[in-house]
Amino acid sequence: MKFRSIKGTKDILPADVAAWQAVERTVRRVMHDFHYREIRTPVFEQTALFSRSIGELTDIVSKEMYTFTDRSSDSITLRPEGTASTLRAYIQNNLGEASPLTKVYYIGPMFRQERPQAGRLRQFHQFGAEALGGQSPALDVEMMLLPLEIYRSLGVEAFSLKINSVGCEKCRPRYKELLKAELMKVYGRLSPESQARVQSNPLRVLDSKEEQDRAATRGIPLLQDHLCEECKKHFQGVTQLLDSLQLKHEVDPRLVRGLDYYTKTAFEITSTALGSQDALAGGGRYDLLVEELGGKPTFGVGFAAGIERLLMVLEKLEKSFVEPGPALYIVALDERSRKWAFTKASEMRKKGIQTEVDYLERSVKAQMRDANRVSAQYVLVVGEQELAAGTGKLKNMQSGAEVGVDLNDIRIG
RNA sequence: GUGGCCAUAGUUCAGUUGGUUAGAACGCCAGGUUGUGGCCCUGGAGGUCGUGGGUUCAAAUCCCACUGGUCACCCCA
Repeated sequence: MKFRSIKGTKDILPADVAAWQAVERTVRRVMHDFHYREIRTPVFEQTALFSRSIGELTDIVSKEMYTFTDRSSDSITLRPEGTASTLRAYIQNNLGEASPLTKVYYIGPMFRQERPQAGRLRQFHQFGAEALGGQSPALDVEMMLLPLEIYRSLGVEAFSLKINSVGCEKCRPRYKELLKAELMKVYGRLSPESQARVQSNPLRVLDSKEEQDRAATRGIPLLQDHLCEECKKHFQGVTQLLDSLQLKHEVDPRLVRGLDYYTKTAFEITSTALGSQDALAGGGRYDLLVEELGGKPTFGVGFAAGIERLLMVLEKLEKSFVEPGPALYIVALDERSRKWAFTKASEMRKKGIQTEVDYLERSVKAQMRDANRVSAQYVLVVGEQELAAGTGKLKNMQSGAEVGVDLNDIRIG
């Protein structure tokens, strides 16, 4: 009998953890600098929360959710993204009443039942942020700044930022009708997938990657030219801020994104260092979503970014993260010294000094080899002589130099 | 959901037209130094050749099925 991890899930092994922790540390630091506070929500929710917010017709809801029935026959879903849960928590706990603007971030696992491939797992990890209660374009821009600053801190510069406006409840429905009519004119030239979307989600047809669709929809009127005054002004506010920050960005009038709840700003950050799955982060504004989920009308913007994909970029850029070895490794020669080493190690650890000893009753040579393998900074060898004298020699493993130490007062560095 | 490729030691891989005890490197263990690591030298452990079936005197090698992995499509983080 042999157990394997579930398809599309991966173990994050000790050797990988340094990189993960570096990413997590950076996320927390940057979020903190921008004054976002962490929120931790359950990894599963009522299925309806996701289908309502993300949209019944999206790929995520229609074919990618991990949904099951629990023992009380409620339909439960493992969260496929972080925004829905965050907004549910915001509404449920009346966070909007406590302050007019709520800025939160999250970091954790998400689940989508798709066929795994490079950069796509069934359990993957995202960090993201949401700002609830504000309609300033500054918040939209902040959502782009957050991931970009995190990437910059980690030494990643190779990405591109695409932005668009998908309109609001005033201008989008009008444009949608226009678009449907236009798409019907070229219906026969569209791919089958796009044909199916003409009525249900016409905007997505424009965002199709099929060459056939690109060709068929060339010259079709774009939403950019049909935005209402408010949306146009908002979008200008966003681009002006991006310009004044000297942030390189590209306006992509066809960009839609896979979630239905966006209004006005939508954006995507892709990496030029990745292969087929090159989206590093995405986000946008969702001014109707809180109300849709049963809260008071509340403006909102957010983004989400994939950790595995960021790690892939870091690996491609050959950024390495190593955790330093123990500060002290105590090598013991005999039974009595081993006991002494164990209690001394425990004492050193209490002082906050990372200390390792041998547990396998190995020879001195083997213990030294082990100390070297784990990159111990200092080694203390103790035997009868040292215990009798109360002094020993502390060896610097890098230089090989040894200095005398009082066994009752071991100081490192 | 559809398609391509792959599956041999802990890891990365080699393995001839099917032929007898399946190899290398790295890693691991031990010795060379009866109390000192790395480099070097010597030795050792470690493999149901993914699983099941078939062809054959003979299968890691050929055929079929299954399982798993991987990459791509769609879409997305």
